[in-house]
Amino acid sequence: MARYNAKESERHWQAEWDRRALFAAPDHSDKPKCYVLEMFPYPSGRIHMGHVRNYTMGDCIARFRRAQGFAVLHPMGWDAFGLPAENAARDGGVNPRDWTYANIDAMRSELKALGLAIDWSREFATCDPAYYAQQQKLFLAFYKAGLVYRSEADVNWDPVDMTVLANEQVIDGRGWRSGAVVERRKLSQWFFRITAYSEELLSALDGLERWPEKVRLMQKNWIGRSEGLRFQFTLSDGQKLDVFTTRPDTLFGASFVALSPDHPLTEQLAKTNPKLVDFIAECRKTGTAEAEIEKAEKLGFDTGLTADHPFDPDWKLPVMVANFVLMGYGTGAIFGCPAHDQRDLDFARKYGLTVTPVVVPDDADAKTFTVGKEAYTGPGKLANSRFLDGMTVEVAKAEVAKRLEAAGIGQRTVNYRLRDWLASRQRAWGCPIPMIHCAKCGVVPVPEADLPVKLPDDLNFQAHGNPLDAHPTFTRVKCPTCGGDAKRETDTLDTFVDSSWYFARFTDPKAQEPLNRKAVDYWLPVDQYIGGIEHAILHLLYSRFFTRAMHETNFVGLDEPFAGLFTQGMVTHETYTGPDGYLLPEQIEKRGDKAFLTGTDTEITVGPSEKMSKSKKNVVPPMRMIESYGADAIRWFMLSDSPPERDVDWSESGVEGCWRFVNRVYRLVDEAEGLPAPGTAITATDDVSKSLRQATHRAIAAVTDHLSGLRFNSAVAQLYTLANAISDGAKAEASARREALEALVLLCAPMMPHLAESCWQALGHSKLVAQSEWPRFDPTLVVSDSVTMAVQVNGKRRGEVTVPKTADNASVEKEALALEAVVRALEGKAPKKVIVVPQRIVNIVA
RNA sequence: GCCCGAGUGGUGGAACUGGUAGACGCACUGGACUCAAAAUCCAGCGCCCGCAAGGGCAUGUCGGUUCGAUUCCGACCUCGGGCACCA
Repeated sequence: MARYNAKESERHWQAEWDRRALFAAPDHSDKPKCYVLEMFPYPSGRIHMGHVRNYTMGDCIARFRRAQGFAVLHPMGWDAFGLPAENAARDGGVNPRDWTYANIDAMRSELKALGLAIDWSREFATCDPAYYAQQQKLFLAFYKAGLVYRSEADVNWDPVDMTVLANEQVIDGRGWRSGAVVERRKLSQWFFRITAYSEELLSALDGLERWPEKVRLMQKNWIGRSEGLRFQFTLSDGQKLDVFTTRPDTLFGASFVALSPDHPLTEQLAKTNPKLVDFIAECRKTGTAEAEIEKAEKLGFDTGLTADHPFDPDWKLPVMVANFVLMGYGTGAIFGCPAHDQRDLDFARKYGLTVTPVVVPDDADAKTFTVGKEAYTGPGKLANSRFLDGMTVEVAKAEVAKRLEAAGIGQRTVNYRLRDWLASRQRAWGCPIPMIHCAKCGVVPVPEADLPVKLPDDLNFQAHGNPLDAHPTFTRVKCPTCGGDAKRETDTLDTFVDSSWYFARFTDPKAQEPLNRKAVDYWLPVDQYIGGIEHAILHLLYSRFFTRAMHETNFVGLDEPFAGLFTQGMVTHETYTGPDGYLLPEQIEKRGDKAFLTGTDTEITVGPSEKMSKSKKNVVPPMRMIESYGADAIRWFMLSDSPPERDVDWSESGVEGCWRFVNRVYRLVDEAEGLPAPGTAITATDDVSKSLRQATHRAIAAVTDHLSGLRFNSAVAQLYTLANAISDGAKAEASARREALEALVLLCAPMMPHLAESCWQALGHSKLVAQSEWPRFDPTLVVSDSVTMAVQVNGKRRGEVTVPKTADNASVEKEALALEAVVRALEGKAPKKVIVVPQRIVNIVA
């Protein structure tokens, strides 16, 4: 019995594909194009199962579309800037560039072992000067177009390390290395004007039909369009204060006015109030993360000022400074209506402010309705609100807006939650921002002739702060305008910038300009983009913005970069805990239901499956699995069972099952006897042959449909069914068996390409599967002429009838009523009603 | 705190636009082959009652709409993702 030699076969076919350059994408082609892209990886040094899942899915689609006759672009690159390299440089004394490229080399060879149909000639890393040079040109083009500006923004500041921290480097309010309490500090930084596109980014979501609904919804909420009212309070010191509200209807429920700690008025008041200075400092101890600010205890400070109610100058509201009012949203000042906003309520309860319900649900009594610990945010009628009483929320909103507009102190406005993109980072391992600061001329762009601004190789990562600042020569530069001494910008760009246009660069990665318009016009948009759901908002929104900005600056001719998006689930594994904490799966062995430390009697606790992570040690190195079972079995596992958008649980027994199937397919082909030559006409006269042909064509139809819809797991199930049919059809005519085997091999090929090549060769073909067309099905063989319908009595299944597809309802009803089980269930009574849904079901109502 | 998902046998899951719940795989059990094992092949496999025929219960929980609900609606529970400097 022949056993499939995965290792040898995989090496052989990978070399064959390479030799023929089969996966090199053409620059232009008469064929329809299909751009398949998986989110490019961060070069951490080793691939993990999440990568395997992601790239297997993309590869499956790329191979499938190729077979269907598309010109396919399926490239790979590296998201190579970022914190880990900088950390490695600081901890291990290595050069971040050397560290990164060594990781890339290691990961590339691991990816290649998966047998991916990738055009490696287009590979690049975002840390290649050739890439970031073009990015600097884009940045300057955006700057000229007014899409880049400089402004102040808060950062997490570590006062001991004298450095800016990422949110993930702030743990419980302290710096991860120094342990110092982190402060919020203002720095002058670079922004992209993404808010210029708020409305467009929102409305265009409707057109993204091949995006998951949930991602569109997440982006919609992120952009956060709200219609509201901006109006003025007059303060007791005579100043005017602008506030924004989405609930003008609740104006008579107001019990305070609150300012952000960062509001200009707060700063002005602090000049004469040392206690307010302390309060602002207290607020600044919370990090910059929104979750942190929202979860922090509500804090307030009474300024002593009051504000006149806009409809009643005698009604004075206290003016507070509150830590939950964000300067970046609306006007940085609000009026608080505790009864109908949870944050305002928490705040009011803490500071003993009045809580007056002004919206009463329709099923409650206005006289007795009160608000306790939970604000009422639902619909209802206005109460305690003078001229608004009895109105609905919507009518009251309009009424208040109308009156305040008429009084000249209010204006209806549209507000967005979306903030401009803070894109500068105080880090050394990133794309330098091509700007120069001159004492005389201000901020001056680096002239195009002087690009790229390259990162120096000799950075000292032991110093405090940004190593670029400490570099002896990097910052020294002459002002391009006046020629005097000036200082080079040391901020680098957010790595999200690198990943906001890489998909476009792949269309011509060696172009001397950021983008080759001809190549971009041919290949974009990406037809199928695949990646993790964790990128649902930021990366995808930034890329959508960038594409619009590149359109405005004439680098591309479209607005939406990704026509189809798919977000895959995570890879999980059970966790093992021994006496000394977490253990690696390879350290344990299972005996019966229990798990033990390998080679010992120490029992191990088996925990639930969780996302594979280094900290929980529940990781399985893909390369070890590929060594044991071959890439095809691993690829097959990744696509079977779990639907791709859901998490998949890695299990050894599951992979073993896949490995058995690999061998089963090989054996079916290897042991098939008496097959006619390839291309022989198919005959099928007996029933066994006919039903095998039917199974074959149904499988072709189903697998084609499932792969088109990215339902890999369903495609896999159909292939198991076809393999079973081939086993059952061992006595079928040889030509029908050849047809079935060829279909099986071709349909398996996108998922198990190496096995498919070996089988295809064994079936006597000289062309490769990778050069073969996708099989077609005969529609007449897919349908059958009779149908089995379930028969229910009062919704409970009592039997079934098999009738010709063309049977009319009356004859189906007659046959159903004649069933013994139906007669018994009816107990002699006449049916009240009989529902016959043709070709589906019969329901008899007794 | 806010936003977004997901819950179906021992297990991963399938079920087209509301129409036979559990396809297909894994695990398990029994059998064949073998000196033995591996591999392979055959059979069984939601739960409860029953010798059986058959009946009842079942898609996180509780309600609702419907001739009929895993699918639609409402409330709740549990788990997961995102929250702007991780990528």
